Amino acid sequence: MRPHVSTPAASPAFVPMSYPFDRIEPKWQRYWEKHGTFRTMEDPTKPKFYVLDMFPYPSGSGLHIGHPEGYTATDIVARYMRMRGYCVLHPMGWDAFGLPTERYSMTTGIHPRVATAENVATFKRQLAMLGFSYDWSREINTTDPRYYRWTQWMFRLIYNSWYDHEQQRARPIEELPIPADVQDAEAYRDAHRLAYMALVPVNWCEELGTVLANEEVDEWRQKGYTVERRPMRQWMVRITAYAERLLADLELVEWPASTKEMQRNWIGKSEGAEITFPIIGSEASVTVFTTRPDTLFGATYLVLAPEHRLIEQITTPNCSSAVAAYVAEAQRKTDLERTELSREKTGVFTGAYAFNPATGAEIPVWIADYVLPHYGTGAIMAVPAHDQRDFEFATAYGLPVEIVVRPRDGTLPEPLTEAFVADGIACNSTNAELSLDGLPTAEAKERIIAWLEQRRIGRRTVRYKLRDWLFSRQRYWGEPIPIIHFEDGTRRVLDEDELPLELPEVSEFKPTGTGDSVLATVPEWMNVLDPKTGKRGHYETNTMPQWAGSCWYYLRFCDPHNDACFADPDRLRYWLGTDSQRGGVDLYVGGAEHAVLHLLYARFWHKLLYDYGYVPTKEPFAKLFHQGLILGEDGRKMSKSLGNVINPDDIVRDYGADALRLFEMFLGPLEATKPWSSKGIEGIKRFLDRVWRMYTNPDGTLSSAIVNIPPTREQARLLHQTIKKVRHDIESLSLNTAIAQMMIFANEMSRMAQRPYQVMEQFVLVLAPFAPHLAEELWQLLGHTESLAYEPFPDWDEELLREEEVEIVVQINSKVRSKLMVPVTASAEELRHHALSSPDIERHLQGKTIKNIIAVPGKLVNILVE
RNA sequence: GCCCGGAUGGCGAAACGGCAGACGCACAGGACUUAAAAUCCUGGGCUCCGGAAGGAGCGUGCGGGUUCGAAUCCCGCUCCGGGCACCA
Repeated sequence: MRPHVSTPAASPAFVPMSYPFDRIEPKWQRYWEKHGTFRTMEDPTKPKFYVLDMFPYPSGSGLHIGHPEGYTATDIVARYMRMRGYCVLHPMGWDAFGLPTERYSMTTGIHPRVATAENVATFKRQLAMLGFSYDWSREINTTDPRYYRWTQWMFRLIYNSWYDHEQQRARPIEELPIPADVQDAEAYRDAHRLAYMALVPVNWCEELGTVLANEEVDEWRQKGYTVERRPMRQWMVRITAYAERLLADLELVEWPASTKEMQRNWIGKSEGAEITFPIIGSEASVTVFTTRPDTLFGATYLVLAPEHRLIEQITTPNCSSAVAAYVAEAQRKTDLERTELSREKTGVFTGAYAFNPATGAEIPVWIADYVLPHYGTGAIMAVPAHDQRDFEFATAYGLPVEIVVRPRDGTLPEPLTEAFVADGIACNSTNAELSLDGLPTAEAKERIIAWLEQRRIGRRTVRYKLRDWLFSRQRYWGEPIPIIHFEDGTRRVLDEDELPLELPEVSEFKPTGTGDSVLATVPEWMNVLDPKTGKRGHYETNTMPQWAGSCWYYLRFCDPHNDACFADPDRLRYWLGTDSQRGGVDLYVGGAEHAVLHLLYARFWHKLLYDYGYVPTKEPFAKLFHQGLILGEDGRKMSKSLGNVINPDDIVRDYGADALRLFEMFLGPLEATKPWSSKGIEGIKRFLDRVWRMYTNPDGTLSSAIVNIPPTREQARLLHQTIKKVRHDIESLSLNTAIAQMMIFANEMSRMAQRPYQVMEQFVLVLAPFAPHLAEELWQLLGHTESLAYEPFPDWDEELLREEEVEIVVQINSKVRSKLMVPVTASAEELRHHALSSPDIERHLQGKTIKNIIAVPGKLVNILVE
């Protein structure tokens, strides 16, 4: 008779062998919620730590498997820092304005507010399911009028500011000095505001029915949309005023080198000079920008961009038809065609000549589309010997090439086959007043700039590639720009007490197709009787770009419910600190795709607020980390079409949240791109099951192997090694190796018949930031009645780590020949002695002459022989 | 073209200039089981010699260098990923 044979599923004795995550995880999530375990504490006597995720755009497809990667890393840090006694701010919110939702609404007719609410609910459920320790009482949503009221308030601040380049800061527009000769003071002010309207060539996307920021163009092109240049009257934000500070202050932050480099490249600082060339027989002169003023003697012609405003004035009659044709052709080309298709240099002669102020030579003025209208002055001096583009153009049109720089050593072939663009020694550069000959490039630049400035024909100049931020979008689902345009052509920004300017209700979300947003079709938006001025007008029909809301959300988290200001200064000072402590968000984790866009805009926005004293630090994010992409199991980027998408819901259902959290961290270095592995997560599950069995009897009670005995020396060492390694690894975000160390602990400890209570108790705390549900359950099993969230994180005792003996490698001619156990305290001299008296070594040394012995205590002995 | 990263077993990866491959996956052998699953134990970079214990050599993309000693530092390449790109 075998009375008790039954299927595993039916036998309770089998169930506890596997960790019952489906019971434990919801239990502790409910507990945390009910007890407000993760409500943020603000205790001025305690150190603080602000750890932030880039808040997500709540898309319709729910959480992607990549989201929990960064979120788990920050959650581990947040939980760890709480246990270290810090007050931790770890919030979450929604960057919910955006085009995908609006496009969804266009096709379904469902209001974007409704769609957003549904998406947020899904995201929130999924985040809760993963057990992240967010303080949900601080949840924010950029589409909430109580939030975007302050986004509008900040736009108002930008609008009401000008940039004082002398003081290097933004100041109120009322303080702008108006020169005496200015007729229209209001127009002058408008021209200096940090938010201004301008007719600019914008990136228009017909399919989207909106314009895009320069920074956004590539992304949409990659998705197959066409983006073309079109002049439109748009809102611009003068981010260029901050170019130098955005560049210089990168020194203040601890960010990945590559991200800093990308920002530097985007800002694109060039130092050089502006030089003015008089046009012969004309009042006009052409000013060029060059980074190589030292090559002025080699400037054999000028080139204007086809858009240059002097073209009509200087073109001679016999050239005018050819010039007109060329300019028209250039206008027809899109930016893309101009940059990619026209590798062959083309151009046209204007008939005009200019004086080279250094040589006195008459040099021809050309037009070519390889000169860009929006960089520098839209005109260049061409030095074909020392600029590859000029060289190609000169070769194509038979223009002269004059060598004025030679290599430091060696000579240049003549005629040149390519431009010599490197620094070198100036030559052929002498006139009656000046000689650069023999000077290295750097000195030659200084000398000629001094001469140009003295002669008042040029000056030292700094240029940036960064352009002003195109700030309006022809969309409904965005923050309204709080401006009223009046019938008389004037406008005003809304006052603080008129904010928020809320989006009107509409039922149709398609753009009008005329370059206006849907807002232009809303009667109450377009017919406004302004109570403050009594004038008639309409609200601005454009809305802000999606980036606006994310420029300051990390500030709102510090004080999310404040209706009197965007955040209380004292609370900002508490959570951001000050520059003297390297202030800002202490740890910011998010994808590298925001390296230029969001991170540049947010830094700009923050600096403007800093200029007014609204924020206490120069920089918003002290330390930044990019989590790497998780690829599909096939090593390719996850996508629906490839069918390699992993859904977090499925993983949590099958393995539990703790397993998903641990596995994503164990996959590899946080910053690395790495493929998903469905087998790999089984290994993590095995580890968690092993931990569970280490603490529990099959009936689910505390394991009878856990007993109140003092730990052995080895057990104590193992525990303390683990504590030390895990602490160091969390602090450096090397979470994969922290988990490896915990696995070593579990492998060793689970083998032991008796496990000291004290050791097992400490290990639960070490595990807690990684697998919080399991840890809480084990903590309770160990007899505790409260959450471990604020238990002090264990510290290690260096004394306990010390080994009595250590293995020393003995090498002969750098090859390992033997290993010895010696006391850790053994000196170099003692090591030599031990090594030489070892039988293995003696055998190897037979008949050889010792030349030298290198002994490194605690490591090795290397015997060098003949 | 320019600027950043990166390259280590069958796979994901470890490694203050000091025993390359921790930890995990996959695999192989064994224990338990009627069997399977689960669990536990054992094994392994490659090549060669040896019946075995063991021994010899070669190994971190390629070629040099520095060093007693290099995956690690330096120089020159190759390939892969990312960014920028007619920016004067």
